[in-house]
Amino acid sequence: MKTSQTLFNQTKLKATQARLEVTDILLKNPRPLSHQEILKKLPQNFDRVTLYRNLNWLLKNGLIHRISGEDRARYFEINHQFIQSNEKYRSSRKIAPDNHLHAHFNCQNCGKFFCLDDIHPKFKLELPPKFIFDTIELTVKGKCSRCQ
Amino acid sequence: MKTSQTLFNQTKLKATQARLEVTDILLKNPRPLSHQEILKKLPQNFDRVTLYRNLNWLLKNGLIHRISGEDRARYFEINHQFIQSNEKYRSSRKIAPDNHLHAHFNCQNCGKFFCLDDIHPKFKLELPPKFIFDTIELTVKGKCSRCQ
DNA sequence: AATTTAATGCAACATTATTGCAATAAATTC
DNA sequence: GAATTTATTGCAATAATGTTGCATTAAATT
Ligand SMILES: [Mn+2]
Ligand SMILES: [Mn+2]
Ligand SMILES: [Zn+2]
Ligand SMILES: [Zn+2]
Repeated sequence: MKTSQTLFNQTKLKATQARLEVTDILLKNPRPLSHQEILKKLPQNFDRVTLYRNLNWLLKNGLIHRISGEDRARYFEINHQFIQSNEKYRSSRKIAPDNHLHAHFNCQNCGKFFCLDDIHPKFKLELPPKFIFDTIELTVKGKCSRCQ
Repeated sequence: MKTSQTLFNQTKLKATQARLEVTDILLKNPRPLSHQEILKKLPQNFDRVTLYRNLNWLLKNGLIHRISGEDRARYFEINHQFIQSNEKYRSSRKIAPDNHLHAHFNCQNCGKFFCLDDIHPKFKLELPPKFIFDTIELTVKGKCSRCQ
């Protein structure tokens, strides 16, 4: 398991204690986590606004993804392009965007997200004129195994 | 254009003034609308909590869909199965669920949703053991034509 | 007509997230 | 290395969206 320090070293992005702590948590977790879930895993005194700001910074710099849950909370997941970053990325300041085209499952009861890594839908993407594409989000909704 | 009264008459669901007004707005609009957008289109004195409650009632009874936007608001769209309801549905109390498998575009700037009626992705849906499927949401994100 | 059930209106509350600003910490310049 | 500039943090206040409690009104049932 790579540490977040190792990964930051492969980029020109500046690491701070808070960024490393937050990124480490996302690296260790196989599913997207909410702000609340992340905060619980951080040291007791970690400020919640600092966490919001760090998540926004990580998002802006492409190290993580953000998805919106049915429960109005946002869930954060490591950008797997970042984990696999190599020479190609070390030379640039920004992390390359993860096309992120695997699906997620969102439990309508507990709100948790789960990665459905094997689901990669295929379709022709034609947008209306002058619409600009950024990303795709495919979410399957229902109840997770613990919530029936 | 069918009126909401006509559509309610085709079911056993009880119509009230508020339900008819809200449903009429959603029928007239080709894209999902937020609570705020709907409220603006209703008479000045329409209570915002009553709107929340009516949207929840319409959702529970399957007349509308709800999708979560990047902006943390929820957007509501008529269930097209309801519009096309016929004998098959008149006999049941509940509206048949819309599989709702067309995609939506969500503008990252203004938050608006647009229907991408022609996008119907195909993929094999295999969930982890004991997970219960309900619906699918496919959202393309980016900027709409007005927001560049 | 009396009773029960459902819907409404308003205030209070809940949750998630952002903003303002002073205090610290880190980086840069001299 | 001291001084200056820039970036980050911590805490309080504020914003946006949505739900709950409860008394009132309306509608349906007996
Ligand atoms: Mn994932
Ligand atoms: Mn639609
Ligand atoms: Zn669950
Ligand atoms: Zn837009």
